[in-house]
Amino acid sequence: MFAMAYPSKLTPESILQAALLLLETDGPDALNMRTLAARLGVQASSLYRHYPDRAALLTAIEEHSTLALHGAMTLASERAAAPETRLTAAALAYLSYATAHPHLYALLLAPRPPAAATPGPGKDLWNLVLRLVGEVSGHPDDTPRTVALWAYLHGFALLTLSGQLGLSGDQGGFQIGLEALIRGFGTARNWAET
Amino acid sequence: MFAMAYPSKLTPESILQAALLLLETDGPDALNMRTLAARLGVQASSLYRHYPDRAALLTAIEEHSTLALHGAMTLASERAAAPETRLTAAALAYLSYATAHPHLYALLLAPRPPAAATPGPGKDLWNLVLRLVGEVSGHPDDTPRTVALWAYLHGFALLTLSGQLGLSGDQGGFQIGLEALIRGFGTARNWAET
DNA sequence: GTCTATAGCAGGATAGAC
DNA sequence: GTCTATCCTGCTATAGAC
Repeated sequence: MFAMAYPSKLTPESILQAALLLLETDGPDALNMRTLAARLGVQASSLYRHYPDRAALLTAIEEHSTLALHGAMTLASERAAAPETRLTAAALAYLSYATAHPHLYALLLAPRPPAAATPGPGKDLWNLVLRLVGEVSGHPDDTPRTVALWAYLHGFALLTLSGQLGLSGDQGGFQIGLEALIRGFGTARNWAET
Repeated sequence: MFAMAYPSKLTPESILQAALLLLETDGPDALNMRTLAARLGVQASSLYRHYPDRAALLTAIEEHSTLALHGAMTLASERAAAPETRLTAAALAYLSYATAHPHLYALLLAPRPPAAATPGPGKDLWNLVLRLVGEVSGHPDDTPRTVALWAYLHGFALLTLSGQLGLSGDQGGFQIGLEALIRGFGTARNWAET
């Protein structure tokens, strides 16, 4: 017990934190077991005592960022009263998270061949948007409009992150499109023409 | 000259065709020099006589699919008269191409760190959408609304391709969102309220 | 122009000492 | 629980024979 040869340095949490930092600063290619171990001052093989394999670590990362994104959107939406304003605030929080944590966001919505039968990253997140959209459109379970809004947010986030919008930015396009969508959603409530 | 030991089997075009087929059927991971060579009945090293490296091959693939997508959208938009209908048709062609050639589309709009200062995949494609949007909104160079529409199309394409929409599909959400956007764009022309 | 053979690199994962 | 050492796999690319 006195002066152990190899004292504990790691916990699942410390590894997760280091992985998050590594991913955000150096990108997805840098997120491998060797580099991660080096950042922790440890050998790569040591990580396998705490996570069975790399996939398990990725799962933990995804859970972390799903929770963070959900929290940011909830907080933002609670600061407003009118349905349109609440939805707009949540949408802004979504885009804000994506631009603040591009690699986390990319990992979160990466193509998933299996599983992911639930629409979107995490049922809680989906349900939050579903509720906010429903308050605007007047339909309680408005899947189609939720899908439309999600597509818009996701597309905008990815165009921004991948630098496809060029140096000049979006030129206010995000606001214009968001307003057009939300106004269109509200129309359904008042006139029921769709 | 008679009975050469190693007769020609390859051309840049035949390699490109095989690469397109390989990518579309087996996905991006299968698109490596070994597998591609095997499909052509050839050794991997032989490919380097026709393409200097893998990146050159990828560039050729991107050019091919940019052209194909542009052609499909042009054709679709020409079949209609009213600006709204033309834009809608082009948007449908865009989504149609993305779902028909998911891996090609993903490659086309993959995150590009350098270059790609031009907004979108190829200036011609961008200009086409820019023109169609302008006809609807009444603004000749309507970058913001073009960006908004592009984001919507891109997001929807990616959500669909990555299977995030689940088995039930989009529930008509694509049409609803597209109409809301285009109607919102047209509002700018008639009332000039934005 | 294609072949065989091989160099070189990077990453995931395991065995067994300490 | 961490260490060293090693295996294995998969990939890009090149050298030189034919």
